Amino acid sequence: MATSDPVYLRVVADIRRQIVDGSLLPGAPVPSRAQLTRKYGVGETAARHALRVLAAEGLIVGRVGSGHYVRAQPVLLPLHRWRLHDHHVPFGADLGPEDVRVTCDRRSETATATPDIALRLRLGGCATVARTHYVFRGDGRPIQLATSYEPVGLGDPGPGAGSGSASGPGLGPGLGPGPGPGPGPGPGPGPGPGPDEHLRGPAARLTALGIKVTEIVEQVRTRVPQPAESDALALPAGVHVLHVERTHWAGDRPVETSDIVIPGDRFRLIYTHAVQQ
Amino acid sequence: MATSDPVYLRVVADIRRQIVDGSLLPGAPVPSRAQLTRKYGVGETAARHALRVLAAEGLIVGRVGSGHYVRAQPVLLPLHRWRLHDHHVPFGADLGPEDVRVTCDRRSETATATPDIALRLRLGGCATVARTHYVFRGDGRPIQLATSYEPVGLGDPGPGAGSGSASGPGLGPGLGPGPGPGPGPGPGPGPGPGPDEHLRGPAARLTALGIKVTEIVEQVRTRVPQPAESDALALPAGVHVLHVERTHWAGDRPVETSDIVIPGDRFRLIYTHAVQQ
DNA sequence: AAGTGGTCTAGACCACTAT
DNA sequence: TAGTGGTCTAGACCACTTA
Repeated sequence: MATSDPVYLRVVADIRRQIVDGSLLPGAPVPSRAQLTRKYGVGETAARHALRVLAAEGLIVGRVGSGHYVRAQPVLLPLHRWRLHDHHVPFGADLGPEDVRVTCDRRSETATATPDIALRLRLGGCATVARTHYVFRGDGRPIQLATSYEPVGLGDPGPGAGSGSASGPGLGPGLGPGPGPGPGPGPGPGPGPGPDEHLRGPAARLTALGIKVTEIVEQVRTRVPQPAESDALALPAGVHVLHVERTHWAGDRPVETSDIVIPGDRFRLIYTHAVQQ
Repeated sequence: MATSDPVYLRVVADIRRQIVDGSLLPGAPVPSRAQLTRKYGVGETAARHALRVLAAEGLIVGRVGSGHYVRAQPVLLPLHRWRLHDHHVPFGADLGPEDVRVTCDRRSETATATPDIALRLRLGGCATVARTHYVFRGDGRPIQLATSYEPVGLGDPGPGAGSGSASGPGLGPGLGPGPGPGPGPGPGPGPGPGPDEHLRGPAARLTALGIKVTEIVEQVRTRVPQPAESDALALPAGVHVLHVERTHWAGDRPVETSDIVIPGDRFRLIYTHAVQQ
């Protein structure tokens, strides 16, 4: 007991228990503010606060005018960051062959590297970089944001603006909601995916420029979305994002780095590692 | 304008702007409830709510009796999930050579596989598995929780309980709060790591049992901590966890799977991928 | 002693949903 | 039309920090 147990926590704990032990099934209605005040003998504030906390935890959702309901645990679609082979990756039937159509808008420009980006690309203080913003959409819904940085002089980052099915930096090699909802479908467009599937996105382009990408490093963190991100991805309140900071290396030289932002309530990242013995 | 802009959002937006554009530096005090009501001409509830939202976003922290302060962005320590070589991984000086001492408590038992675990291990309905709970601590503070599952019959999961410096399932190959709390530097605590650093944790033990681990798959998601996790990891309110679901494969057979829970406000995961051309 | 955050009460308005 | 969630007001108590 921290301070003899706030009242609203009693309510929260009780409802949470009912949800996790199955007394309240997904979709079931949760007592309203008025009902909570009566049932637990608390004030409106405590009842309100309890519902707010449960909603922030993602256990319930409020529909204004209707009530709060136990939230069906959303299926987290797999986002394969890089894949070696297809076998295993044992999700159940959560993935239908729903042919998700992934499209990508992008916008390129040159800019002065921020200290952060300069460090990641091992550039000097005021270096200029090519910056490209990507917005990926699946079935129209925004799926992922990405901002890619390259030192200038490596190659042409592409047209100033483009739209359509394209393999950007973000979805990465094995993208798509499925190991292959149509893997076939895979990422998009691009040339049909071959066995060398790793060479997608920037790696493919860099290779075409004569740059040999030898290693890809991804750093994954969770954080609160910035307002712009929350807006662009149409995130419900309380949802975190997965932020992937990815760098392509050619030997010991970073040749591209990007920040990839993914809704945490809809996706999980999958990394596969072959153990050489 | 969704519904003509709630009042508290005006306050939130204004303070957030000051924080992100540097008008309010980390550590600076944020106006109190009373000050907000005067400054913005809003009621106590709106002021209170605004502070609560900003705190939930991780932008400010409240110290009871003192006030709210702009939160210093915490340094996210790198957690190398598997590493190929050491070069690059360009964080700046964020990692001092602070010799973090990682310890691990564990508790083993046998249990009936849940449907989820049975699916992940490709077992039949009522199979029994060896379940081991791990709690990792660095400098005494809890760092990571892990629960490992193995089909029975693969080998002895170890003594019923143990404590001390040990390589569990969780910290994984490239363990530790740091690549070595000294990044460049190397590997980490534990016994001198060899070039075959991937073989740590369960992989090493499974290998010793004659099982050849060929692949490791990790699924990363972000979610709200369960109360038990929040307690065990001493998480502040509002922080998410990174949940890693890891499976070791021997050929096309899963031989171990674990759920690894990591505080999202203190760590970032690092994955490295060698591109073979 | 004054100020603060965390909690709490009692009540209210609005837009929306359900019936 | 009644009920609901989201928002909001005006106060209040307590434990705590600060001075």
